[in-house]
Amino acid sequence: MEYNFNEIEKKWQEFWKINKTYKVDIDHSRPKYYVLDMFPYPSGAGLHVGHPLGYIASDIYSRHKRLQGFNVLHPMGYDAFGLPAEQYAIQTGQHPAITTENNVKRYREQLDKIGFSYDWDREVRTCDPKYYKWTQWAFIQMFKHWYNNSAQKAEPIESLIAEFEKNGNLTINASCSDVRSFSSSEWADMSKKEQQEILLAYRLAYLADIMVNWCPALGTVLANDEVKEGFSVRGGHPVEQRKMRQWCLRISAYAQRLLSDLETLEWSDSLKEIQRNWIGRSEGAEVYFKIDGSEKKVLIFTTRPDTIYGATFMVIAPESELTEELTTPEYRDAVDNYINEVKNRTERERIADTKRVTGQFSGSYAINPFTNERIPIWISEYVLAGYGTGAIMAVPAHDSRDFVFARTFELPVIQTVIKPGEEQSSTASWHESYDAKDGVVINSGVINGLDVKEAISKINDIIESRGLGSRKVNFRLRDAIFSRQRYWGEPFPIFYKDGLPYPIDENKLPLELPEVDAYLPTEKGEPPLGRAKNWHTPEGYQYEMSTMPGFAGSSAYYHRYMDPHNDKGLVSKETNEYWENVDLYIGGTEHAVGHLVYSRFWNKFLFDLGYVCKNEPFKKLVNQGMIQGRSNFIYRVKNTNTYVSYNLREQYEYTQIHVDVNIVDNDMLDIEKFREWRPEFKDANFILENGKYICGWAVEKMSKSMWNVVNPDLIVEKYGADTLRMYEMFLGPLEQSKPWDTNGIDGVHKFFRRLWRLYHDKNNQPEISDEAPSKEELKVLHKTIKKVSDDIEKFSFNTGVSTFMVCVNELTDLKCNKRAILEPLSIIIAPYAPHIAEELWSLLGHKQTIFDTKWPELRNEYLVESTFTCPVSFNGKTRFTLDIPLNLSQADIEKIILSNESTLKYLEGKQPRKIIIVPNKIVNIVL
RNA sequence: GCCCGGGUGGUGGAACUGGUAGACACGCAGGACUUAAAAUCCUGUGGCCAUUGCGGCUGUGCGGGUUCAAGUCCCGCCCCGGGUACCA
Repeated sequence: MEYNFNEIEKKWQEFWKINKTYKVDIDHSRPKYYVLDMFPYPSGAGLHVGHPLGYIASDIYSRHKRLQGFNVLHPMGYDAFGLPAEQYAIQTGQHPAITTENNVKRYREQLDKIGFSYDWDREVRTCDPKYYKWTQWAFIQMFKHWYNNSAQKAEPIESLIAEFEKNGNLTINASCSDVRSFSSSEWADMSKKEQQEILLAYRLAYLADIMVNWCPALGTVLANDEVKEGFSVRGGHPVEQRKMRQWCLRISAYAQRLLSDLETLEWSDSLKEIQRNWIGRSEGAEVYFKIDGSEKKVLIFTTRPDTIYGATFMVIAPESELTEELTTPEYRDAVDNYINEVKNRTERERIADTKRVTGQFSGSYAINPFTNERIPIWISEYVLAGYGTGAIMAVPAHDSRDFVFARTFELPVIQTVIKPGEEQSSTASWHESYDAKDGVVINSGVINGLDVKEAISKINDIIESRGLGSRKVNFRLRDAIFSRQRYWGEPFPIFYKDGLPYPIDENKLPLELPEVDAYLPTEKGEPPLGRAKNWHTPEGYQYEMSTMPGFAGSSAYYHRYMDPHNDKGLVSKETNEYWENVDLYIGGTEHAVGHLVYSRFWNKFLFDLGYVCKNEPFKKLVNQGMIQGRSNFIYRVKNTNTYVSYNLREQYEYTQIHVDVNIVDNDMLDIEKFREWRPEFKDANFILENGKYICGWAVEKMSKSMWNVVNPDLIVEKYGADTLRMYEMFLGPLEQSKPWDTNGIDGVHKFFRRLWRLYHDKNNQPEISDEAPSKEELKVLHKTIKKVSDDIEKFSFNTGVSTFMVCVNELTDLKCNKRAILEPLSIIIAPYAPHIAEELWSLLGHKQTIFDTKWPELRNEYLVESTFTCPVSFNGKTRFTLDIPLNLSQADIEKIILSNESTLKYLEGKQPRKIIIVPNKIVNIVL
C-alpha cells in the first residue's frame, strides 16, 4: 500500500503522546486562545460518527491558531454524573462509578483514534471528588450570598444582616422569595431560627416550597429545561406538577444581566433569540383593583396599561391563594369543582387541547380604578399562578386569550385602540381581538387620542401618582430547581439542625458520595441517600439527602480546565487572568436554555465575588448541526421470505424493513452478509435487478433502532483518521444538519492518495525537488493559502476541503514535487489532517512536530493576474468569454468587445442600445 | 398560533457586498490498462431540443415586482427543520 495510513496514524499518535506535543502552560510571551468543546456525557453506546463533528472542527481551529503563534488551551473531560448510569445501576446493581469508568475508557479510546490535540493532563470528570469539591464550594458561596438589586451584584449575607439590624427589610432592594416586612427592632426581637428562616428567603441558593416538575418514572424533580411538552427530555416520561420543598438557585436575580450581556456575545442570532425568549422580559405595570364591598385589593400585572378602560373582567389563576379569599359562599361548590377538575388534568391533557376554554366565576367583583365599573372576577387556568401576580385584568378587545374567554362566557368587549387607517367598529362583529401595540386610543378618558406608546407612558404616570400601582418589569425566567432525588450526583454540602439547613465547613469539602445498598428510594420515600449509613455530621446532624442536578457539574468546568489540579481554589487568580474565558465554544443548540444559561449565571456569580475576571464565560459560540442517519430499506414480499429489489417493488405487495447500513454499499445489499446478519434471513430469496439487490433509503435520526449507526472506529480502520476528519468536514457547512452517507468517503480518501503521490515517485519512494517553483505553481499554492485561511476563520471547513482538492488536482497536473510548494502545503493541511501532515513533514527532513512551525505567509504578488476572463452577455444572458488585459479603461474594453467577431455575430448587424461595462467583472450588451 | 433557520442536478453541496449557476466530491455512463478483477487513469454527465457542425430553449420551492443583470433584493404564498406553549 502506498499510503499506509494505519501505520502512519499509529506512529504519530504515539509520538504526540510521548512528546506531550499538546501539553500547554501559561506562556506570557504568546497570546492565549481558549477553544472548548461541549462536555460529553460518556454513554454506554460509545461515539457514533455524528459526535466528533464539532470536536473535529474545534481541533482544526485550535491547530490553526497554534500554527499562527497562539498558546492554545484545548481541553477535554467528562460530564460523568447522570441518569443513564444510574438507571443501569438500578437494573443491574452495578455501581454507576464502574459503568462510568468503563464508558469513559471507551470514549477515550475512540477519541484517541481520531487524533485530537487535547491536553489530556487537564482532563476533569464531574464525578471525581477532587472536581466536585468545587461544585459544592460554589453552592456554599451561593448559600452565603444574596443579590443586591441596587448594586446589581451578589453580596455576602453579612451585609444583609447588617442592613436588617439597621433598617429591617423596609428599604432594601433585594431579589428574594415572599417575605413579610419587618423593622430593625422586629428583626432584633426574632429568634435565631426565625432570623435564619428570613435569611433563607434571600440566599442565592435557597430552600423553598414550590411547584415543581415531578417525574414519577424517574423518581425525581426536574428543571424547566429538562421538561419538554410535559415529558422528561431524558427518557420521555410524563411529568406532573407538585408542591415540594426543594433547593433552588436564584438565577432570576440575574435575568436582566443575562439578557443585556447577550449583546456582547458572538453567538448566532438564533441562539441569542432562544435565550431572550427563555428569559422573557416584559415591561408593564402592576395595578391594584379594589374588591367591591370589601377592603381587599387585588394586584394585577399588565403590559398594556393603556387598555385599562377596556378591562371588563378580571381573571385569577386557580392555584392562586386569592381564589380562596374571593370565592363567595354561593359559588363555593362550583369553584371547588372547577379547581379539582383543573388539578386532575395532566400537563399532557392541557397541551393536547390548548384551545379549550375553561373558567368559573368566583362570585366577587372588582372595581376598575379608571372606569369605576364593577367587573366580575373569574378563575381560569389560562392565567398562571407563577407569572406576574397570578391575576390579570382582562381586556378582551386587545388580547386574544381574553377575547376567546369573553366570547365563551359572554362577557362585554370594549374597544379602546383603533388600528391605524381604520374606524371604530362594533366589537359584536369582531372575530378576533386587535393585539398590536399600534394605533390611537379611544374610549379611555384622559388618554384619548394618544397613540399607544404615549398612552402607556401617560397612564403609568397616573397610576403611580394616584398610588394605584407602579411600573414593573417581569421575567419569564424561573429560579432553577437544584435538588434531584437521585443517587448519582453531587451531594449537597448541607446538614440540618432544628429543621434549618446549614453549610458544612469549607475545609471539610468534598463531602463524598456515600455507598448505598440499592439505588432506589427508601421505604419512607426518601431519596437513595436515605439508605446511606452514617449520612450525618460527626455531631449527628442529618445531611441533605437529595443530590445536585446534571448542570451543577457542567456550569464551571471551563474554569477548572485552566487550573485542574489546584486544591486551594476552583481556579487561581493567575491562571484565570491568563486564560480569562473561552474564546471559541463549539457545541449543539440543545443546550441553549439549559447549560448555556446556567453557566452564564454561575460565571456571573463567581465574577461578582471576584473569583473570575470575566463577566461572560463563552465569547464566541458556534453551533454544529446534527449528523442525521441515512437508513437503508429492503422490501419483503408479503407473507414470504423473498425480498424484492427497490425498483421492482411496486410489482408486489411488500413490507419495508430497515436493514443495517453496514452491510449495504452504495445502496447495494451485500447478500452474503445479509444472510449472516440474522437467522431469519439465512434462507432468504431475492428478486434482483441487473443481478443486484438495490435498497431504498431515507434520512432519519441516527439511532440503533433505525440500523443506521456508523461507528467512527470502523471508518478509521478502513480509511484512516485523516480521511474521517476531512470527510466529516466535507459533508457540508458545520452549522447545518446533514445526513451521513459513508459512500462519499472514497473521494476524500482518493484525495489523500493523490496528495501522497505528490511527495513520492512511482515506486513510493519520497522524491522532493529543490528546484525553484514556477509562477504557476506559486500561484496555486498562495491561492490555496488564502482561501484555506479565510475559510478556517469563517468556519467554512467544507469549502476548505474542496480548496485542498483543487490544489492537489492542479499540482498533480503540473507534476509539481518542489519543496518550496510541498512544504507549505503540508503545513496548511496539518490542521485538517495532522497525521499525514506530520509524516510528510518528516519526509521533508524535519525532526520536530509540524505544529511548532509557522503558518505560511500569504504573498499576494503571486496572485496577481494580467488578464481577466470577461463574460460577455447580451440582454443579461452570458454568451461567451473573452480574455482581456486587466485595468483597461471602459472605452478600451468597449472597443475590444465591439470589434470581436463573436460580438458581431450576436449583434446580427443591430446597434447595441446600451453597453454596461463593470471593469474586471462583466460586460452586458443591451439590444 | 408565535419566533428563528432553510428550500439549488440522481446525492452531499459551491457561488465574496446582485455580475459566467451547479465549484469540489459521490453516483452513473463510456473508454484505457489487465487473462480477469480490484486499484488507477481518461472522457461525458441539470433538463429538453438539435447533433453534420455551430448551437438553441429552459432552469435555483411557487406567483409577481425592482434592475442592463436576481439563487442573491422587495411583496404575496407553499413546503421542510428547529425553538416555544396560554408568560397577561
